[in-house]
Amino acid sequence: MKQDQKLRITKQRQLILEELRKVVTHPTADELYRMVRERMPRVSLGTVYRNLETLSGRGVILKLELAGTQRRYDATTANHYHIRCNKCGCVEDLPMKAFDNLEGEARGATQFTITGHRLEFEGVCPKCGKTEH
Amino acid sequence: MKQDQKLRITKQRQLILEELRKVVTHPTADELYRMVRERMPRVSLGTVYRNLETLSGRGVILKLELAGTQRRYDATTANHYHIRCNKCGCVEDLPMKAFDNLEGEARGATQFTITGHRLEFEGVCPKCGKTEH
DNA sequence: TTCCATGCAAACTTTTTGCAACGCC
DNA sequence: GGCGTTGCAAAAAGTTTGCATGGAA
Repeated sequence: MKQDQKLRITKQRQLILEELRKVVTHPTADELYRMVRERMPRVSLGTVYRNLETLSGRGVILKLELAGTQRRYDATTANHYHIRCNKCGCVEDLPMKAFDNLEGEARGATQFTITGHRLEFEGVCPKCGKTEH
Repeated sequence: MKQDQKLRITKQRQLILEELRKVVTHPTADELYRMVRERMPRVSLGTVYRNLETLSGRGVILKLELAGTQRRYDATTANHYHIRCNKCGCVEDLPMKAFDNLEGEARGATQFTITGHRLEFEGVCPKCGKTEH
């Protein structure tokens, strides 16, 4: 793979990483593209996608595969859980420690070799809860 | 919405449901389309999508929002967990009971109103494990 | 100077939708 | 017969990719 290729520090790559680290909202590629474009108007969406792919491949950032179609990205790579608002679709970190025991319990129920788990909560965020009729 | 409209039992709808219930593999819309097409060659992919949407909206089937891009469907609507092979992408049910305590623990860590959780395991299926070099 | 990265646009994949014809109730 | 449903095709939405040029190291 290109896993062992050396990464070049381009202006685009720096900005993408910088903008992602600025926010806690786990933006989509398109949201990030718009953020970066404010500082570098000629950046292309393809570049954003390519960098997000490269950076998550190296473990610099996290590619979130959550419910809902669009992929989101996270500058925090430590294992943690997320909660998604099913009104507005926003995603937040959940400041709680991971359950390591879940996989052990699953191991007895399958022939798969288990390598990880993904836990995602859903609910209504405070903002949407207020607006509720 | 159309939640309270009455459903008609069309030949297409019957076949889609029948084929989905035949398998335990949680097929994608396209896979299901191919299955149904063997018995009704002129069925359209749009019809499959529309029916899967309608049926999952009524709770007759389950729309799975798992990691990886493509959506999958499940004839079993009871709350249960899944495991996905990250080699071949196949998805299986996990015969274990749901953890009801997870949401309680998350409640203390967020301002969201929590309405549910989605837990998904990942690993390598027996078939892919064997083929491993 | 090398070769990874970029911009641009086209291609792709998955899902949705508009519309006239169809057929279940 | 009314109106939900279908087939067909086009459109959307999200992501990937080919290619010539550009720019880190």
